[in-house]
Amino acid sequence: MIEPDTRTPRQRYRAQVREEIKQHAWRQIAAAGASALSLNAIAKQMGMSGPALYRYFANRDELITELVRDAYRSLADTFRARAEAGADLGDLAHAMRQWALDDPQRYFLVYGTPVPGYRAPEDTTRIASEIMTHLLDACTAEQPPATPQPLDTHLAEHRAWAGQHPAPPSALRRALTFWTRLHGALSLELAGHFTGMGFDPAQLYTAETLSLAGH
Amino acid sequence: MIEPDTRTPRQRYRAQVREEIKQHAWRQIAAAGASALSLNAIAKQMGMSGPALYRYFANRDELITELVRDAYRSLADTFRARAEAGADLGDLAHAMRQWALDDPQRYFLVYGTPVPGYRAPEDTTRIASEIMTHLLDACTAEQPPATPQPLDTHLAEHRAWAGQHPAPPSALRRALTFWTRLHGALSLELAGHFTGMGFDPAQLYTAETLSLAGH
DNA sequence: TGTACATCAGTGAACGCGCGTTCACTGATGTAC
DNA sequence: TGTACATCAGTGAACGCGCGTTCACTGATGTAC
Repeated sequence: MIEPDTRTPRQRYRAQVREEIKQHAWRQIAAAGASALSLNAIAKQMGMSGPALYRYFANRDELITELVRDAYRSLADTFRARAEAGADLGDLAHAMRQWALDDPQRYFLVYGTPVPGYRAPEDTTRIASEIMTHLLDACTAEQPPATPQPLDTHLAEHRAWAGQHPAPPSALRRALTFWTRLHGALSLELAGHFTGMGFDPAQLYTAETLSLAGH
Repeated sequence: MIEPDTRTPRQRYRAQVREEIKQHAWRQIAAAGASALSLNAIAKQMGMSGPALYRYFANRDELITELVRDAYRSLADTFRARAEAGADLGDLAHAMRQWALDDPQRYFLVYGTPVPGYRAPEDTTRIASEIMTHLLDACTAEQPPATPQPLDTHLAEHRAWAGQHPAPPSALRRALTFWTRLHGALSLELAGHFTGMGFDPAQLYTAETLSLAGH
């Protein structure tokens, strides 16, 4: 079912140019990192004058915030699509690595070095918890015969981050641990710390994916 | 035994000012991130003119490279000191977290988002492998009754990164996995992704420290 | 111990540059009668 | 269908700023005889 586009031509055009600006922004971030992102440079690449961009974004910060939001959203959407297709924990892990490898700078914009003083807007934390929910769902669905861990009891008492999710303590632990282990392998790989070491990062990643299978 | 300082007063003074410049650089990085580091700003803070710093560093890049080297060195030295004091794997893990928490920006300078195009100088990889050696030592010293893992055989065939270290395959795996798991927990914690979640990062970290005990 | 010279730390002016952002404007597009 | 008006995208000039880096220089410190 396709919804009718009730937007006026002008609104459509606006949205289109906004999108084009963001695309150029991503290209620039990929080339020189997020801190080098420049409105003037984007305008030049688009064949426009610098001030023209202020019709579309109030300032540089708003553009970056929008990119961060989009990055979060794309991972959440990826997870949701896989979850709806019946994915298990291993599938989600694989999807996350693919998402990260597809665009490392997008990954780093969300999970990389934070800019001191920058505060993420409220709604990104909402998206972040949506991402976590998919992990919790998967961990709740497939519960291996687990030996209780010390961390379980701590998480059972500090489960604010899981909201109303019905995951039992061991699933809380598995989701969280999963999360951090994958990021450990991924971020070191993407940052280039494995280059020259000689082994295959994919094998390490897969091993980590399976590491919680029996626990 | 204290070695006699054979340096001339001028050399001593040079070294001293260099050190002072680096200190201000760290302070600036802590305040606004590495990408905001400015020679002129450092000079101003030191009450000097901008060009004066070019007596001590050829350019901005050389200063940053020096900071990266120092950061690597400080972690390697920490590990070495602990290892000489008979530390086990858990002690090293604890030392690493402490090292990271002591100065998050120093951690990020080494393990955070890489600047596209920046190539780390040769000798930092040498220091990095020294760090890995301490982990390998610890993993070789304490080998729990381990069930062989699929990753073991891959690493046994791709162990360039371990050099001539006599660690058996399971120790290679444990050292590497240890490394990535700690970074996963640490980098997410330092980047602030745990804030507001409600649990204690230290407990998660400790759990990860122990996660390889029986494997 | 004193003088002549070399070394070298630090200054101030200057370079070109690109940044984010504002402002008053032109000209095209859409809306109302 | 045609005219009058409002909306709004985009321009070009201008703002102040701080950056990395060079250069010719002054003045203090060290060295050689």
